Amino acid sequence: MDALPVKYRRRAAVEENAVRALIRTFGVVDRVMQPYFAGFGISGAQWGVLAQLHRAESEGLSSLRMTELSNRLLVRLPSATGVIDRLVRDGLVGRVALPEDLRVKLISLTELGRRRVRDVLKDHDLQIESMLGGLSVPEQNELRRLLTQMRVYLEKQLEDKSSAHRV
Amino acid sequence: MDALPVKYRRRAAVEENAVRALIRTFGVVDRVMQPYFAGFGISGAQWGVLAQLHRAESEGLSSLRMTELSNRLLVRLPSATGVIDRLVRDGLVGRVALPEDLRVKLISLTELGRRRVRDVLKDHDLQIESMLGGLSVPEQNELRRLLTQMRVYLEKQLEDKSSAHRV
DNA sequence: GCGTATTGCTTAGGGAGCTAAGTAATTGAC
DNA sequence: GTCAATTACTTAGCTCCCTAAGCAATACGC
Repeated sequence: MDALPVKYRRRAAVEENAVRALIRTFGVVDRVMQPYFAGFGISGAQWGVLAQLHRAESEGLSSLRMTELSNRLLVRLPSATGVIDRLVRDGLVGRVALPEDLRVKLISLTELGRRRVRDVLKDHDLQIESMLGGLSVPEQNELRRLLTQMRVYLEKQLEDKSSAHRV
Repeated sequence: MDALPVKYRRRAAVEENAVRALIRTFGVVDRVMQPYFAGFGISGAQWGVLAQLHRAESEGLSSLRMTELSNRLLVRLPSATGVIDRLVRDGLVGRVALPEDLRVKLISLTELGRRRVRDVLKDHDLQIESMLGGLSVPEQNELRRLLTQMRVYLEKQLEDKSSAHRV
């Protein structure tokens, strides 16, 4: 096969940038995590909710309201509603109205949900470590640092853009 | 508020690992890319198809079959079918059966689709650069290297697991 | 107190990912 | 040549994400 014309070789090189690498690596991480959580009978999004409720309990909060949950999950309210619907259906969380303000719904772990969290946490650190096995510990730290730096920068960009709308 | 008990402080620190950082950063990247593509009247997934068809044309191929497309997009066939359905509906790509084998569907850019690709590419490098503005060029290279190294390792893991099933 | 505004959440509808099952078309065994 | 197996793709049905619109419940102005 002949070599590609220079302009295409250049484009192909340009396209393998850090953004593309990030998207592709996330895709693979997702393909590893999904079967892992499926082994516990939950999805990744459902684990997100259970983990946040568990963390809340650690902080002395027995429940979270929908808005708080969707903020912590970095997801819009309707998306949270859907995930919670399925968790309630499966008996892993409960949803009750706050008596003082019936608009507010409080989400909490059921005993079944609490057991499920324990089961996942038992293997969790090991799973994370095994996913990072391709990198040395200093490399893991460097990766985390660079990703966080990139995220903070992008979040600031998003914020500036949304405040520009309000002008 | 009192400081958290030591065991919870420790857990919180553990949870901010490279995997979590990757997932969170991807989420923000997605939130930036989506409105960007929306400005051109397409979704990120649709751009993926258009870009692959454009690249194919650069390589002298005027069309790609569904299996080839889904492989290049790292997506299953039914997902590709859905995206193509909407691109055909919007007139950006064409779908015709290969005469020698009517099971095979050939997907190609329409003239409208080709124009759309040109419009996006015109701004594309700039958009990528602006997303990476929080990192120096050496940092971008290091991030790309670490992500790729992690991805290759995970892909090997996935491969091993799926071949274990076949034993 | 009464009507309007705001708040908190859900519903409706659409895109994208998945698996499993279905449907043609082609290949291959005989 | 015929019939079964394989291949290429689509359909069905699920989760999860989004935005926009709807619906109660509460808060606020007067």
